[in-house]
Amino acid sequence: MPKKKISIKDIARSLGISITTVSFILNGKAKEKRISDELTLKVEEYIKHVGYRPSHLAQSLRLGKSKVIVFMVEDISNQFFASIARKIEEKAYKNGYKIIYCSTDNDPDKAKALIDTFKVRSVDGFIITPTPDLESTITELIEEDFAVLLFDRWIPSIDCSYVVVENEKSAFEATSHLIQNGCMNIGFVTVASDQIQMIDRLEGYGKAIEAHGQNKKVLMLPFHHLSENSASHKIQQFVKSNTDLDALFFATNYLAFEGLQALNNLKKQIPNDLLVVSFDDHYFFTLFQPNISAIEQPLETIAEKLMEGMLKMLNGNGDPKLDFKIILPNTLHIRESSDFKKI
Amino acid sequence: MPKKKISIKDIARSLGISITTVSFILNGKAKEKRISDELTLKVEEYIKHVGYRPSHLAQSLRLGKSKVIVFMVEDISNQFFASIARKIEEKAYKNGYKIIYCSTDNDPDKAKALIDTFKVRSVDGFIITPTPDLESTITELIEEDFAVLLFDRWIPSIDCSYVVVENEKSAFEATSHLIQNGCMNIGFVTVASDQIQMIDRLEGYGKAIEAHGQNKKVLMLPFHHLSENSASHKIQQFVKSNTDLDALFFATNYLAFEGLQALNNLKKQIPNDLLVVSFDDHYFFTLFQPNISAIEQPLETIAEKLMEGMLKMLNGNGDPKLDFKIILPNTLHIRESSDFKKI
DNA sequence: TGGCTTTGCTAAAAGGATTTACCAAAAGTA
DNA sequence: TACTTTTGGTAAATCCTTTTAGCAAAGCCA
Repeated sequence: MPKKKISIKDIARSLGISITTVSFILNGKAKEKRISDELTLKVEEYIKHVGYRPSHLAQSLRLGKSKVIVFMVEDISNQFFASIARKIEEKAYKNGYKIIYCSTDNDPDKAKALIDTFKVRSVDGFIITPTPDLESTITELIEEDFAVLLFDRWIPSIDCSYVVVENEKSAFEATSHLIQNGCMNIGFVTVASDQIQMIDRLEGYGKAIEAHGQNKKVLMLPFHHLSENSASHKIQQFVKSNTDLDALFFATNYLAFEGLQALNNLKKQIPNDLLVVSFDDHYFFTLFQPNISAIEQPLETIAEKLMEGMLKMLNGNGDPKLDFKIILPNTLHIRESSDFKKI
Repeated sequence: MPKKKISIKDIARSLGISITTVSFILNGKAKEKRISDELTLKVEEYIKHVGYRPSHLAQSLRLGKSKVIVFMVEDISNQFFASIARKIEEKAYKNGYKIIYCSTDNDPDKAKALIDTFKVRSVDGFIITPTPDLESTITELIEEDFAVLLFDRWIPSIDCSYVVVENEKSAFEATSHLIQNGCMNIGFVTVASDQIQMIDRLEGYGKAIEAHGQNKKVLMLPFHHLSENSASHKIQQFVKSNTDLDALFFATNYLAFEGLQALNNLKKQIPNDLLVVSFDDHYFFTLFQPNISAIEQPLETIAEKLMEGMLKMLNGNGDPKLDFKIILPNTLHIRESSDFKKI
């Protein structure tokens, strides 16, 4: 038989006092509202004794705040997002917030539908990796006074807070690094996507190539539902048909994994035949032989900044439209795959 | 300026009818409650026109159901849990449920504290990978009529529904497979933990070893905060001090990663020097050279069964204490690391 | 016409909290 | 003593829905 839940009303009745008094005491307003110390103590003891806990549902309804943050990413099972999820979780809980997650698959319709459902749930804030075509939905969200924070990518056309990394700069650096190590024909493997972070990475690569008077060689894999085999297969084609390639720069780690598979099938040696660098570091890159050079995003800092910004918006200290725009630097880890000295 | 949220009361007033009527229509009870088709239509159109959406908060408060499921795992950034998270998400959303996640780090105190906070939030159900020492907390949860479903591991001492895999059987099979491939000295690398799934895996290994009259060689790494280097280091020690080892069976994939690192440091060749098998398959096992044999847990089915069980409990068709105990078979993928023929 | 059923709709309670406005009694002041 | 202030508290509205119980009018039957 389930223990009947005890409410503030039960407490008031048991103690022969009013609900108001109990509420004041619960919310630490006893002094301010001139409840005697004696009664305060008595109520506090009784509350502890019966193990009363206020209903968050009722509080949320009354206060219009649910203490829930939505974490909407492209795919929660992606290591990058899962890691961020893990890190923001702690900070959220510490501040009394819970996190609901959801994955968009980068599908605008799905994203819109999800945002729509959450509005109804009166969540307080949204941490979002935006899909394409989400400008108006996000603008609405902000207009309706939800706290919104974009990350991983942002939307240039709207004024919304975000936490992102220096995609272009890091791609430029990594490409330059390859050039300095003697590469003359660097291929860039990316996905066809209008996500800003992908565009920036391509841009960084392009600028470095141009700065050294080299030629761009870009493989754009179709974004949607690129089955693993086909990606790997297409990378093989790319390498075979560009016989002068001496390096590959992968725009994401999952592309790199496909690429490593492809190079392995082609019996290409890294770094002897081709140097390799990838955006977005991964545990596996240090396990793989040879170790793969990669650009590491500062996960911990991203998570920190996300929660810092979110909490600032939620506590709404004055600023309703807080301008929280953070661009974080990455770290290029040069490993065996792009540096003969490391072998 | 945020659009003022429109409530059922606003609708009633605008249309000059009662709240009750609107509510009936909203809940599809117009016919049953004898609201005229004419009025029903009028209200439905008005609702669509103003884009009214009922407040879930108020509904939850009234109905005592929040349509929220807690997904409490050891670590949401762990690939296994993240994958399950991704898969149950879809099924949950399809049924109108949202998922709040949290990580316990296998710390009983943290787990208890988390469960405690969620009770207050009046969530409907819990999907839990239990930490040690959680019997009484979970028993309480069930007594208080929450839907509870354990997974990955379960607690023998209490009667609670679960979804797990055949740990012992699969470990037995994998060990037997190594023996059939000529191994005479198989080392088992695991963590010191009283988690039932780890015990079962050890048990399966042990029985297979005994069945063939061989000797057990078990390396138990300390569970808590095993820093990566120390794990890898200890595995190196283990291999060095057991010169006759001809195979290693890792109880989890993260242990295998450490082990691969260790074997690499020792310049051991797989499978020439040592055969390798791991519990819990991983994408990298097929990327790694040589491919690593592994036992794959049926993620999709686990997720399916979890939501099937959860929904059954939540819809509470008669059975409040649904006996939902599922044990799923795994698949052993024999790859290059444990089979010379595959090389 | 009187009594019964059906039709069409509504008032109000409940769910659990917060908060404003107010009220009595005691204490202070002149 | 008469008035003001302080002390210690409470009643009731509010947040938004669902749902029970019930009411008036119309329709039906004899």
